[in-house]
Amino acid sequence: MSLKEELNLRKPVALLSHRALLNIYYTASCLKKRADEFFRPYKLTDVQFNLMALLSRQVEPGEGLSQAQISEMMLVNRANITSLVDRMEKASLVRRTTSPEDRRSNVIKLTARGKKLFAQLDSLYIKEVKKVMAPLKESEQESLMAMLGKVRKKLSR
Amino acid sequence: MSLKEELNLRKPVALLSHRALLNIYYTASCLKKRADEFFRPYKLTDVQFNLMALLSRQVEPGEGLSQAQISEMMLVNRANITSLVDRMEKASLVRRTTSPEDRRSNVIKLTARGKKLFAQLDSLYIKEVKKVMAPLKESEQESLMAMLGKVRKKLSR
DNA sequence: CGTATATAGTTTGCATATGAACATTTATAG
DNA sequence: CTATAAATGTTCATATGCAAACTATATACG
Repeated sequence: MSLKEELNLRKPVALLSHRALLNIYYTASCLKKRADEFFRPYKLTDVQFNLMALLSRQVEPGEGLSQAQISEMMLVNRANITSLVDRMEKASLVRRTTSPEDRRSNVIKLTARGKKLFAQLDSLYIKEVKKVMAPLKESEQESLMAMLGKVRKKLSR
Repeated sequence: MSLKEELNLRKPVALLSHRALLNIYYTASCLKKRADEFFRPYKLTDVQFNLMALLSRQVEPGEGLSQAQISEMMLVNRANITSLVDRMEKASLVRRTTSPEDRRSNVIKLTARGKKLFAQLDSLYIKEVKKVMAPLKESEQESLMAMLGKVRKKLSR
């Protein structure tokens, strides 16, 4: 099914590269909707889960990430991280720790509750990811990533 | 370049399908950033331009789209369209018109200023889209769309 | 016909995103 | 060492996004 039918457009999008761009954009939007739906029963958002995943997978036990590192790894503005961590701190999922080396920096770590919730959800999430991407063979997924990588490379210049 | 380097991750994302999903997600995010940057000098957002494009391309001259139709074509909640149209009405880009057949419905149309601005920007935008997608051959863009379509189809069930 | 249901748009409360301006702290140049 | 520059996190104003509750209107059904 093409975007034209999915979005109930009356006329097709004329330019091939425009259709391709919109495909990327709307597919990501669908993925985000599904992810938010998936996490809603746990009072989490996809963004909050992603932060928990970074704090769990990208760090040695007992360590943490600075807000600047988080903003880089999530590809969002530093200003977002302040309020994201605020909300997650309020929900007892993470906590701010002071850095011994740099007094400007906060070190964010998962709380016990955050670790426990992530451990519960991770395997369910991975199962869901596999299901969603199942229509593509491994070789297709590789080729998809290669193509998207080329586009991002172009965007970064 | 892989996401691992682009996001400065310390450890790779283990699962192939997870990497593929994140690739879609982050590529869309980069595309959105670029689009917003592109439209900023004109005091527009990408979302506002997309609405102008729909009102220009999806409609016969003099016609318009209802807010429900717009929300379908933009794949967003109805509630968004209220505030989006509010802002664009304030900027004299669109106006709300009453529908003769259905008194619940607003018919949204471009203003003269909206038409003029869109006409000025459209060719620049198309040029930019072509540039961004240029790293992919036409056949690659077709194959990309086919793969993303398969994922969306899976998501819609 | 009249009631039940569905649809269109709005409002509210919240989560996320940006850029700009700011204070604090660290790094670098001279 | 000191002056300048850069980095870190916060705050503000603004633009999206969502779900849920609401009003007004249309449609369907018995």
